[in-house]
Amino acid sequence: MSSEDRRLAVLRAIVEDYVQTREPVGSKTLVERHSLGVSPATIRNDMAALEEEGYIAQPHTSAGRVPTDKGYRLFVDRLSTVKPLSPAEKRAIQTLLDGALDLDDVVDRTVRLLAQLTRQVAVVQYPSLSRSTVRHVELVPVGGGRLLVVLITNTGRVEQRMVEVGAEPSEALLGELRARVNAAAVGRRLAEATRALHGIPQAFCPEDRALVVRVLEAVEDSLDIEREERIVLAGTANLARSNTDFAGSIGPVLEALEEQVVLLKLLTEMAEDSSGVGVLIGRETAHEGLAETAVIASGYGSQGEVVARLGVLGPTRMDYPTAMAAVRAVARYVSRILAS
Amino acid sequence: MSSEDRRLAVLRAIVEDYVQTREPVGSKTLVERHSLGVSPATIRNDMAALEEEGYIAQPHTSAGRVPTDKGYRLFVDRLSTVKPLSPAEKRAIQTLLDGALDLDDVVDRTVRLLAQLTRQVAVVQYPSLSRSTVRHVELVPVGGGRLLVVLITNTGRVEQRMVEVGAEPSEALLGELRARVNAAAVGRRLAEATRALHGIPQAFCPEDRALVVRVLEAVEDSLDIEREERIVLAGTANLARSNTDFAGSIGPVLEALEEQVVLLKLLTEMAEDSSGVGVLIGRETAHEGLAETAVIASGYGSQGEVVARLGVLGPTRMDYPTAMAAVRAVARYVSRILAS
DNA sequence: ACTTGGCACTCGCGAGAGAGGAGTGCCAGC
DNA sequence: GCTGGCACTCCTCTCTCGCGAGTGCCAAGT
Repeated sequence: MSSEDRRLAVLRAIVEDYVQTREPVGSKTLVERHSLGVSPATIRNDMAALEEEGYIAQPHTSAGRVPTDKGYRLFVDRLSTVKPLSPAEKRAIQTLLDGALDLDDVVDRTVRLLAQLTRQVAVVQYPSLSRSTVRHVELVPVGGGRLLVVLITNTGRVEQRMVEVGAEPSEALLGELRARVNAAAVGRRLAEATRALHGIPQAFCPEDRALVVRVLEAVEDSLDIEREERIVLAGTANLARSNTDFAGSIGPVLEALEEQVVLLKLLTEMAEDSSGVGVLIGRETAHEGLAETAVIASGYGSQGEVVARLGVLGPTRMDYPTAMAAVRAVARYVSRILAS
Repeated sequence: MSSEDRRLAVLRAIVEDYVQTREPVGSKTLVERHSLGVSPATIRNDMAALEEEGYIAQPHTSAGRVPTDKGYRLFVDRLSTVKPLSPAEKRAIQTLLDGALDLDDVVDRTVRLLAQLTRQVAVVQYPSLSRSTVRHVELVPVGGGRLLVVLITNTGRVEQRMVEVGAEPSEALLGELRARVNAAAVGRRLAEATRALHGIPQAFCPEDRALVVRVLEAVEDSLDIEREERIVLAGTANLARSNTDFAGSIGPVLEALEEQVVLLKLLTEMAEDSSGVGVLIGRETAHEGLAETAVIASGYGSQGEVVARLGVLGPTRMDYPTAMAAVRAVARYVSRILAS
């Protein structure tokens, strides 16, 4: 083993020990717990080098070393070995998710499952509207001069909008409008569908046009991608358990979690490695409240296309191999269910 | 002022001081901050009596007194004076809620508003299906032998179910089924509607009956009250702020919040006083994780009928008058919006 | 050139002691 | 029934001090 290799082995050992014990790890305990075949003094030299390079740090002089964000990053990228799920966990995933009824149910069960498997905060993004295509648009008069516009996507999401149309439209008018909207939109991606709707008002006689325009506005509104990105959380109580993992309190983390925009941005912009799992560590999240947290996420979707992401969030000091394995497995399973 | 009256005044002063300072309050500071017109020694006698009756307690000998659950209860029931909202707060409620687009939006804005006003955890229950009536049922074929069943209630809630029907039903069949279902269900409460649907299959010829039954099952499924009770939370980060308010950690509280069943039960079973606001204090919640929290809730709904509840949850040491005022005001405002 | 044992040094942490002070209960007097 | 006085309790804060884990450096060994 070259000295370079050993240095990495030391880093790996430090990360693993620190994650397990939650205490800064020193050279002596390191050689005791891992059979590195060298003396503590040698390890100290390696540690000094690792610290020089910014992979580890000491909380204070004469304390053990703690991995830095950069250290975790190297660990995740090059040092961690995949920890396969236990058969029991695989079974849990299968039995839990197979019983799901509809999309809401799938998402709900998934997020709980992830929280339970990883003992961290779980995050599941609803299938993004931007990647979805229109399956059907329905117009339902509900009386009182109101019309309900229902949009159904191929991913099973259903959006609805109430629209005031003043007068009761005739069934014939409604039927034609329904037919035209569906002809224009079905099978298209949402952004394209919006464009495809533009020509429709001209096909109607002028006195109906105002109503048609109002309805189309509602349809376009539900096609608007940005507004309705949704994410679901579970396992926030796990944050309190790892209370000591955060320098301050968990308050800022909870705040960040409530701002779904922040989470969405993280999930959306995350780069994934070859196995489809992405990791953001500490300050990589570029969010103050999440400076001490890490996010692990993976895309999911039918037919190999990523329609949304799911993952977990926890202290930077988390068990990356296990969490990454769980996220990947769950993402694959959810994808399979959505495909059916 | 009779001695009995003064004792209550002392209790009120203790609660108010303790809520404000977060520290056990002693006889001396009490006479200094409130003009009770008697000496500390007299107050001490009253305190001893109050402690005897279980309204206050000392954390340890030679410390000040702290209200017990029973003390808070008496305070809420008989001693608290309503604190009207500030004009700024009233304006905030109005401007925020008036901009809401649909039911989801109303609920979302409401829960955020409540969390912000009270600086506690806010809880809003979606209009309960059990009190709602059916406004419309729509059947939408979406291809692939699937049918989407959409149920719209008078409270604006929309439930949807996908149902596999195998063959594509003809438009005529669908039209008749739609008409019959709506004729039977519209205007009825959900439980009644379920019963009203029972006779429908007999009206169809035998070869269609299987399909009709499947669709009706889906309709009844979305009419099933228990399954889809939903609540929404906001402001959980406020729990971390009042970290010191909880003996242990906030973990158990977060856990309880995630178990929506628990919250639903609390909201549903809560008794309300004459002004429509209900309070559960500490162990009254009958839930271990919430032993140190209080819940303040109020019903809301259109036309004076309670269709759901909303409220806040925080440490038992909370500002009850202000929180109760906020909950009541928001509940009224939401009711007004739903009525329109 | 790398490794190793030795050694002096640093510094956080926990235990223990002691002063301070807030608050109490009780009692005698008004 | 209220009040001032007084002795007592006991929490809290602070300070000190010793321990020990851990380090960095160095000189010697391989």
